[in-house]
Amino acid sequence: MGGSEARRPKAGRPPDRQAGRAVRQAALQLMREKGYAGVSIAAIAARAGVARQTLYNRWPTKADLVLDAVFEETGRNAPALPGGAPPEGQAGLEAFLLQVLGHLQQDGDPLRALIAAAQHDPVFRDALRARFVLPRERIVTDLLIRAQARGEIAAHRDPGLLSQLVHGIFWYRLLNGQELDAALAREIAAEIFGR
Amino acid sequence: MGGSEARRPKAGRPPDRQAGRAVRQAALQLMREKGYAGVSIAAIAARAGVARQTLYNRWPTKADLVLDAVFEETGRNAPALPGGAPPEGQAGLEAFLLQVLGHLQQDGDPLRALIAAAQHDPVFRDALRARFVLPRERIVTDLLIRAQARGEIAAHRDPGLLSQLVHGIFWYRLLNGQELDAALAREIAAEIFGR
Amino acid sequence: MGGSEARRPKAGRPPDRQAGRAVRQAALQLMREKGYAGVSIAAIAARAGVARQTLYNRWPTKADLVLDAVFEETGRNAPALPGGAPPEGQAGLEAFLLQVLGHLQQDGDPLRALIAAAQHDPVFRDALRARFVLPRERIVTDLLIRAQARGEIAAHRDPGLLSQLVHGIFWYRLLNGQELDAALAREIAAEIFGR
Amino acid sequence: MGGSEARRPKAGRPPDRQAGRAVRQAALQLMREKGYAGVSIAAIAARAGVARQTLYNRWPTKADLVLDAVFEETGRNAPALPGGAPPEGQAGLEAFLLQVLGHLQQDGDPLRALIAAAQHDPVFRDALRARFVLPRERIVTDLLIRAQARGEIAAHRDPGLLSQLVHGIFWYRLLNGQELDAALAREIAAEIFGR
DNA sequence: GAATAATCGAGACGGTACGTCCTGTCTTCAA
DNA sequence: TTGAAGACAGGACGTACCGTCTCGATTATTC
Repeated sequence: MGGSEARRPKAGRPPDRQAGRAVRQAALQLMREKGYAGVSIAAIAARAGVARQTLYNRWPTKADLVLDAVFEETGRNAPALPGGAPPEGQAGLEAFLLQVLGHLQQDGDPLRALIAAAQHDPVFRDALRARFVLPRERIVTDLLIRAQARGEIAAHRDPGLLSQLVHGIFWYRLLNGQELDAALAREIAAEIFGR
Repeated sequence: MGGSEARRPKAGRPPDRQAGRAVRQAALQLMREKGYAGVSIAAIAARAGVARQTLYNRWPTKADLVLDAVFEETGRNAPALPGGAPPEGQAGLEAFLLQVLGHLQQDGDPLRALIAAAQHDPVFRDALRARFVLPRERIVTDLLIRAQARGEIAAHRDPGLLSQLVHGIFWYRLLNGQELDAALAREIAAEIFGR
Repeated sequence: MGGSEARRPKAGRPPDRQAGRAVRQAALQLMREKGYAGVSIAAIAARAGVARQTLYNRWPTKADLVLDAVFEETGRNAPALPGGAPPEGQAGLEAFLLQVLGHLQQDGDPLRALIAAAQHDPVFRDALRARFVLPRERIVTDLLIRAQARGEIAAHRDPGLLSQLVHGIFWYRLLNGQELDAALAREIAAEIFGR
Repeated sequence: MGGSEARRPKAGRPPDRQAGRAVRQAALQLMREKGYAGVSIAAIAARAGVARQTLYNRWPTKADLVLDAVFEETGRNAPALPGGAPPEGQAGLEAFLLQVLGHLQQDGDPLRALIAAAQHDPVFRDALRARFVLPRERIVTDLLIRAQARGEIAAHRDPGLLSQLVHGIFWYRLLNGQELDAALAREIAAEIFGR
């Protein structure tokens, strides 16, 4: 299977490049206006001036579409650490947390809305987890694994668990309306690296 | 003014006390079986053996109804540890986490719905925090303070931060649809104490 | 059976005499404003300042209530022609039709409801016919018989048939929602006499 | 303007031809079983094995649907006079009335029910008028106009008024439970053509 | 005067139906 | 082959009534 037809320049009408962007823009706008639950696929299609079926052709569910819109159009999928040699160890963790902090300063409320929406919609929850949560969790896990390799963290501790502890307290405070500041980032990093 | 309304404490047929309970019970049951999104108002009414309109008479939205059901019917807002001398230290933390686990096994979905609802309503968020979140956070904090007094936890560590780390990972995994099991409880307790 | 208890002035609170009138008035008003279908029992009760149950206590159906309202409150079952020497012949017919017209202007909707109700209930249909339809039919028949005696109408024509033709076109237009105006009355009278 | 709209004779999936028939059949059956008021849109959809929304897609109201069912499925929209040269003048009117008579022999009761229902529902009344009443009224009007052209009816008489007089007396007697027989038809025709 | 009994205002309740909205699928024509 | 347009099955939603029932308050007769 697979390679037999090789090229096949593809017969028929090619997908409309502009339609994709229009749909994402419309989805984003409507999200900001009415929130996740208040937006319907029909409304997005209408706003984008596109047939409803076109959305079904490209995205399996509303969740995927909205996530795509949020993360493609806002253009900030995985916050890249600034150039140069990225810091490692405790300083690296602290730097990462400060960066997340900055992101939440701007998009904390939308993120809370997304998490809330995910609780009413298992499909959306899984999509959010795969495209947003896990990548960030992995960044911290990997950082801790490298630190463990350098002996900065005891061998018996589980980097995956530590990463979830770190992200967990961020979610906990975010969803409880508590402040997330630089001092907190410093304290967390210190606690994890356990001095 | 002030006394102008609030008159006429009894006019007309009083609300059926039993109907209210039946509805809340049905809501809880269905939540446990199918989750928040999988439950319709019609299904709750049918299960409770009650007219659909009765639900609209009493609760403005499905969210309010579920909320009410969880808070009134579970009646287990602050889970009391079993009698005798409650365990302390690492074993005490593990016991508490196991108890929370048991609760979430049944009412995880309703709780997720509550957290989601709180994100749309600051007043409710504060109420949820005061009636549900803080009491549980305090239990762990106090336990850690006593452990610290016995020297089981280093003096420089912050019991409040540790408590939020513990609850945070529970929320994080709950909201992400990950499992919460006894092994996790043990690992968390070990991580907090085990150094 | 029947006469054994005889008088028995009836214990308990007597029915509120004023309530009955208020309800009938309200029913008539609302009928005139919104038509039969546009009126609900709840609306009548509200307009009359009366509990909904009171209506159910007294009238078995909305139709009965409206019927009662129309017959008791309009108090114009057999419209008496004004004093003096009532006009005869073509002018007399025209005068009668104009009078009926005035009545229908206000109570056309209730009357239509009565006719409709009669189609489902032969007993009521006969009653309506005896108390409402036949008296009016007779007025025109008698008028035409007198005109015939004076030679204003050919001897071979049937006054009964003519009367039904006259009333028939009124019903026809009423039940079809067409206007009934003075011009029509004049044309009908002219058609019947004018030959 | 003029040709600006009306384009695009075929866009999108065409309406399911069979669904339409099934719905009309179901509506007709249910009407005969329970009468107009006893039939719900949901019941019709269920009987037809069709989604409820499909009914709303095609007919704005229950009235339109029922009328459509009655007049499309019974297949007797405008009773065609038998072949050959249809009779004209007085004989033609009498023939038409006899034909209507035959129809009422079969469907008199349903027609009374329809007229009754129309009185509770202005939308239905207008629909009934446009699709049932007016075509029949027109037949007689046209017949009289032709008779007038031949000098069988005086020039000053109004064919439209005469037509309504004829139909009116039929309605009047039908709704009053009086007999409609051949003798009546003959008398009416004679009266109109005024010998 | 106290007991009894019917009515009334008020409102909750079990039901039925309505019309709207949305989702996901399917079917046609046009590009 | 894709897109625009639109029909369809299937459900949930919130509203509006209807007719019944259940309170407390009122107002008469009867003891």
